[in-house]
Amino acid sequence: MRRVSGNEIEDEVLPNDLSAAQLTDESYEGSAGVVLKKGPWTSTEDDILVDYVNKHGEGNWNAVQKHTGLLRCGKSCRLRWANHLRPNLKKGAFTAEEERFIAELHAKMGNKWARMAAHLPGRTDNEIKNYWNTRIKRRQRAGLPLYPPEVCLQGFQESQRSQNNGGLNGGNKMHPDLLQKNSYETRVAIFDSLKDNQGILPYVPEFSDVSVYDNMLKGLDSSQYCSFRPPTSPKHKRLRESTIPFIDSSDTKKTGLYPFGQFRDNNSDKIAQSFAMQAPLDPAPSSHSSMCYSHSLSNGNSSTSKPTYEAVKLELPSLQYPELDLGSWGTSPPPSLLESVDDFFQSPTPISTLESDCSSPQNSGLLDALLYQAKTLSSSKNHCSDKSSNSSTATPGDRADSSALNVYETEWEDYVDPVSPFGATSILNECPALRANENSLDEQLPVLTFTGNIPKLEFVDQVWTPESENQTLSLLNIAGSDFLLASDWPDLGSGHGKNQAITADTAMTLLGDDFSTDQKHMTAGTSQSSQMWGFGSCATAANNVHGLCQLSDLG
DNA sequence: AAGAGACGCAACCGCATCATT
DNA sequence: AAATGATGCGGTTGCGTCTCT
Repeated sequence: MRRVSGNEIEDEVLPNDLSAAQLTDESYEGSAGVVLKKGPWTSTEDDILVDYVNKHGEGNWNAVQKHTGLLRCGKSCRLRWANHLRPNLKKGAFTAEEERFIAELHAKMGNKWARMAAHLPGRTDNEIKNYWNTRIKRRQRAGLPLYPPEVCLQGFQESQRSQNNGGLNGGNKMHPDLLQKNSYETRVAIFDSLKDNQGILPYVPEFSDVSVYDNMLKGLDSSQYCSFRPPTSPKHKRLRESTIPFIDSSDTKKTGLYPFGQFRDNNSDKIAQSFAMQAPLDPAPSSHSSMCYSHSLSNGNSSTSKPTYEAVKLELPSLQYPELDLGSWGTSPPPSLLESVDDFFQSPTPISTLESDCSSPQNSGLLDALLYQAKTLSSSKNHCSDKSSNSSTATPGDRADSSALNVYETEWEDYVDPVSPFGATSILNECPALRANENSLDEQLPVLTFTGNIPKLEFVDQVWTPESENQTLSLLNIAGSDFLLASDWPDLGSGHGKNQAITADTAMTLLGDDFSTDQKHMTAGTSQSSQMWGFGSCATAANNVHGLCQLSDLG
């Protein structure tokens, strides 16, 4: 006899034993006349569901009610299992790494929560969605930027390159293959420019991964490029595989860029200064007019500057994070000039590896491979500077793994998401073959591997030069207050040069509670913002100024 | 201390897609 | 090919908790 007392299901009974008198407002009648329960799950229900899944496996959720008498519909069971009961779920607050990664993913994918979750081990789409939505609300209220500046910079770079390539993105009329290839090659070209011209960073591994290139750019103080129109989706019914309006490069050409534009915050209706390259005539306040666009992905190479103390406390090691050899990380200090590279990879703390259910074997160990390559090849600085421009022709020995190229190329293809607020195209929708491959592509994508280490900022001084500073300042042309306002993302100033005058405390104040609360553990006087977002690679920031300058020339 | 508002989260809903018959 | 069911996904809502005044 099943008795429902409040939310508790006392005993195992058949569903029909539940009389109408026992029903609460959260009950309803199922398809077979079975009264199904709604509302919060009880521990007893959880046990029943877990037991069922252990016996029968996942799937066939509608059979759960039949076999167990659980008064829940199949959808509810599936949801409960996926979001709360399945193993390897990572509970607790998002780490800074995860937050940054989510921002990057969202810049690429838009509201593709499930796909984003596939790259965040142990996280659910619902969790990510909730996090993002709440953050959107918060930041909208505050009139603050939605994406980290470096994400915006990447979008800027992308748009610049696209323009230089004859506006291939324009009008969404280009064949997707061309577009994707162009986008990918853009990243390669950008990164080549960095390698060829900076002269500071001695070696950059020939990762074919555009994300790695992006990471190399992360240190850039790119606030000035950011448009901070929060890319909230229109409130109409969801448009699966639909096209969300965005201003692509051609649009930008038409309307011009306003590097220091303004936008009217949707919620507060206040006008906030921003370093926007947003079209001045945005027809739809909710449309994705921002030019912020990133297709980078940390893919395990996330910069690792957030102290792990808090994360460790909040999130105990879970099954999806098998321990790695701690000693393999940072046991011997890398060459200083390589730190900017290593900073993306190394971590003295356990690095989580890919979760079994959302990764493919070929991705396992990629991070290690990349790191190995970075360190190995760093000794031969000039070894392969002439080969990076054509990664597709490299031999297996030239890179960590030739498969990595494929992996990341497909990753990039995957990230040209048709519904991304910054997606380069919507025409993928018109290419069924690509759409059909979407799933397989996803399977090949790397997932975020969480690293965490003590922020390494000491190398800033090692690489910072007056030249690079001047370049930065001339490029940024930052107007103080605007910069501050627009730079709420915590890599603010990247902690170097004159921008460093924007102290962590200042940033904290400007960032508001969401960051201040998160960063309370951080030591004052350090580049909290860099730590927060793992943008500890200030050396890279300095180094890449050269590349950015060249990029500007290209643009 | 109490109330209001904000926040965070779990869960539901509707629709789309896929698989099967 | 059409119908049907199962599953997946994104949007939305409701409610408990927290924070601020």
